[in-house]
Formats: sequence, structure tokens, C-alpha cells
Amino acid sequence: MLEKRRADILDLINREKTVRLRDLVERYDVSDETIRRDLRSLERAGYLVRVYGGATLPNMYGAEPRYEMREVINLKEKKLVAKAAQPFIHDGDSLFLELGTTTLEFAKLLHVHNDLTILTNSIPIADVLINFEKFNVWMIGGHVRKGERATSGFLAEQTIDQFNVDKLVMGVGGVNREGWITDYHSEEANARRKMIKRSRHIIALADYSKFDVTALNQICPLSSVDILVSDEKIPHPYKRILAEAGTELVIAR
Amino acid sequence: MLEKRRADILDLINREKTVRLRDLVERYDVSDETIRRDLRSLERAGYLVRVYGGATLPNMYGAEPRYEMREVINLKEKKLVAKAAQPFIHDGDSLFLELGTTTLEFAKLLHVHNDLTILTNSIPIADVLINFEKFNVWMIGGHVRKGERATSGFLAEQTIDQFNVDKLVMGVGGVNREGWITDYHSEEANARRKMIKRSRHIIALADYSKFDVTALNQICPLSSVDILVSDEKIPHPYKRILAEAGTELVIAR
DNA sequence: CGCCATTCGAACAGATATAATCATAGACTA
DNA sequence: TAGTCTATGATTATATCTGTTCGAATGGCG
Repeated sequence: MLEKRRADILDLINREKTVRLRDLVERYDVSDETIRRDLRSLERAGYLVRVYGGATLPNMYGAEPRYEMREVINLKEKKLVAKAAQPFIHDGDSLFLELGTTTLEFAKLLHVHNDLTILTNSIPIADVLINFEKFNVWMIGGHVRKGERATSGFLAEQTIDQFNVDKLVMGVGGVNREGWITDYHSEEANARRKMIKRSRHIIALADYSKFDVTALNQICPLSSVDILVSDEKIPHPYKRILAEAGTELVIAR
Repeated sequence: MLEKRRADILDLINREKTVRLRDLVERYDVSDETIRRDLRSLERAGYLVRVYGGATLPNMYGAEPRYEMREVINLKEKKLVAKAAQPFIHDGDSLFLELGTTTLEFAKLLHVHNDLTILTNSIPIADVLINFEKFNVWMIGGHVRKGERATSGFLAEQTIDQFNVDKLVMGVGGVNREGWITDYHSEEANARRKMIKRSRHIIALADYSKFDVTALNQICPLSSVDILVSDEKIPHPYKRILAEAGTELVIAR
């Protein structure tokens, strides 16, 4: 009976994830065209997806963006900004390097230096840096967040409190006209505030897209930032805002 | 079936980070050209990057050092040993996972579990684990050694001392007839001793090549080890030696 | 640097699956 | 009994997948 067979096929595929037309033909002893009609019908009803040679449950991999290959937005600007920030680092410095794509680009540029001590909570950044043998690299431990591939939490904060470094290099989530730096990641926000406290100089990297953006978490006022590196497209009023806050603005070209 | 095979390959590479064409050919019993077509297709879809002899995951950050498909010695035995150790883990466990290629293989097998809390000092292991969303992953901070891509030093030790876990899973440098486990990495030795102290159960992974080897650093006596997993080629006298030490021997087959 | 083994890409051919179409059998109804 | 409707089977042209062959490219090793 048709209805029974189709319900049965549905059962089967839900258990097995995939079914082969060949097997179904044999199992129900009907022609392959009949099975094909069944599958077509079930597909139209949305229960499965037909594939060459059988069918599978929807979303095997075709639709599932397991690896969002989000190419990094504004990568060109980020690289530029990173490059403009690099001269502020000197051999012998100790640094906090915060997670972020801009800071990752920055990390890649550090190979020209010698004798740096670098503390980071970002796994990709640590991964880049350990290829430069001449550095002293410390990974800040803590809870690992999948999204950012970086650590945070009480363990990270407690670790940060044990160090005093020359410079913190950080990306930002947003900068607004009230003169505040904000960020999206609540978990990391605390760690970042602690880093700020523990660093003699603060260098913030922010391409033009970060301005007039207010993210969820207040991080620090602009006046806490010594140097802010951006690019030529920085919105005009910020030159004044930064000057008032006593922050040196560096434009990458 | 084509779609099934490709989805399967995708699963595999997401767990293993790299796949070899040769292995896939054997696993699916199809021609190498077919696998090549699969990989080409998956590459076009952005799910992986083809490399000579196989494929690897795309590096999401644009410039991480590429996971090369370097040959690990005794990889087959290591995989076997890791597989034999996996059943000793139970949902809900908390684990220390030490650095090492065997423990890395072990980590890849953990996806069958739920609700694990895992602390590791190995960057590659953390990298594998954060893809399994259902785990609580903690990176142990510390000084990053290039050779091992893992952390050690006072910071690591101090972090370890803040935890008590159910099980420690560790590789070993060597096991000798005097009943001692030894290791090559002096820096990690201290951290490892602390982990041992902080773990209720100790599981050691040692393929046959590790026996009758004495490395520089004494780690612990065999009697501290609850379960030792090895393979069929384990030298004969060790069955007695382990029995005398009160260590359960598990042979991977 | 050159040699060797392995891997790769292109092209073709054979096998298998699919879509479109028509034919048939049985059930129900008028 | 004839009409018609539905599920199924059969036929054929087309599309897709796969294995094989062979020359070129690549990587490892002396």
C-alpha cells in the first residue's frame, strides 16, 4: 500500500539519515520508478532531500554553513591600521595583545622586532606568534569561547592581574561621540578592563567602520587611550573628539 | 552514495583537521580520482582546502600557519591506543588533557560524549575541542613553547592547582623496567606532576615504542597510574611489571 | 642538481540513475 | 459493462557518477 510504504520510508530515513533507492526497490519489491515517485512526493512535502542514488535528511551539509567563511570585512583597512600601529612597538617591550582580527594582523607584523614579551588571550594570535622564536609568548588561560577562539573568565582575569606591561594593543567594538569605547563581547569585557589597568600605554586599533558605533559593553573612556590608530575614512568630528580626550590620533595611509 | 560520502568526508575532516586522499580511497573503496572529485567539489564550496596528498580545513583567520599533513610516527598505533582509552571517559567527567600526539588523537574521539569539562595546556587540543560545542573547555595559561605548542611554567602550575578533576589523560615519554614514567620536556614535567596530584584517576597512553625508554625527567612511578593503555606489541615483561605496580593494563586491538 | 615515487589533471568510456512518456492492471462508479 | 481514475511498470533518451589511462607536476632524497 502506497501510504504505508511512504510512511515506512520516512521512518527509515529518519533513523538512517540516508536511504538508497536501490535498497528501497529491493525492500518493497517495486520498480525503481515507483520509489522515485515516493521520494519526489516526500521531497515536495519537505521531509527529505533527493540526491543522486537515493535521499538524505535535509541539511546534510549543503545548507549548513558549518564554517562561515566570512571573509573578514574591511580586511584591507585592518591591515593598514595594523601596519600604522607597528612603529609604536619597540624591541624589549612587553605587550598585551587582545583578541580580534585587527590585532591578529598586527601580530603578524611583529616579526621585525626582537625580544618582545607578549601576553595574549587569543589562540590564533598565540599560534602566529610561536612561529617567531625570538619572542616570549604567554597564553592567558581561561574559559575558551568557541566564537572568538579566545579565553576569558575569572581565570583570565586573575592571570592578567599578575602582570604589568608596557603596552596594550586592542581592537574595539565601537567608538561613539560621547567618547566611549565599547565592545560586543560581555565575557571579554571584564578581562579587557583589567588589561587596561595593567598597561602603561594603551593603543587602540579602529578602522573607520568602528566610529559612531555603540556596542553593548562600556570598556573605557577615550581619555584612557593614549594612541588610536585609524584610517583616512575616519568621520570628521572625531579628530576634535580625540584631541579633547587627549588621545593621539594616527591615520594609516 | 555520493552525497553521503561527501558529508562523511566533511565530518571526518572537521574532526581530524586533515585527511589523506589515500585513506579516503581505502575507507570508501572508490578510485582516487573519485575522491579527488569530492575534494575539488568540497573545496569549491569552501568547506576545505586541498593540499598535495589530501586536504585540510581552511584557516579561518587568513594566515594561521597551515596545518601541514606531516607524518606522525606510529600514528596508527597512537590512534588505536586513543580509541581503547576513550571508553574510560564518561559523560559529565572533568579531565586534564596533556599535550601530545596521542592525546590529540584521543581528544578527537571525545565528540561522542556530552557535558565534559576539559582543561588542557595544548593549543592544538584546545583547537580541536572548541569545535565540539557541548564541552566546557579551559585553556591552561602559561609560557608557550614553540616546539610543543603548549603552555607550561609557573602560571600553568598555579592554574592547575586551582582545579580538581576526575581524570588525567596523558601521553608519556618513556616507561622503564624500574617502574617509572619519564618524559623529555623538563618544562612540562612540573606541570604534569601537579596534574597528577590534582586528578582522581590517572590514565596513561603509551604505544609499544615507549617501553624500555628512559627520558630525562622522572614523572611518577607506575603505581600512581590507574590505567595504562598500550597496544599488542608491548614488550612482554611489562605485563608483570604493571601488575606488580597495581596498574590496570589495557591492550588496544 | 637529478632521480624516483607519488600525486594530479584531463579526457574518454562504461555503468548507473534520472526524467519524460506511454502502457497496463485493478478498483470504483455510473 | 463501459468509463475513468490511480498506482505501477516499461521504454528510451539524457544526465550524472565512476574508473582507467597517460602525460605532467610535485615532493622527497641523495
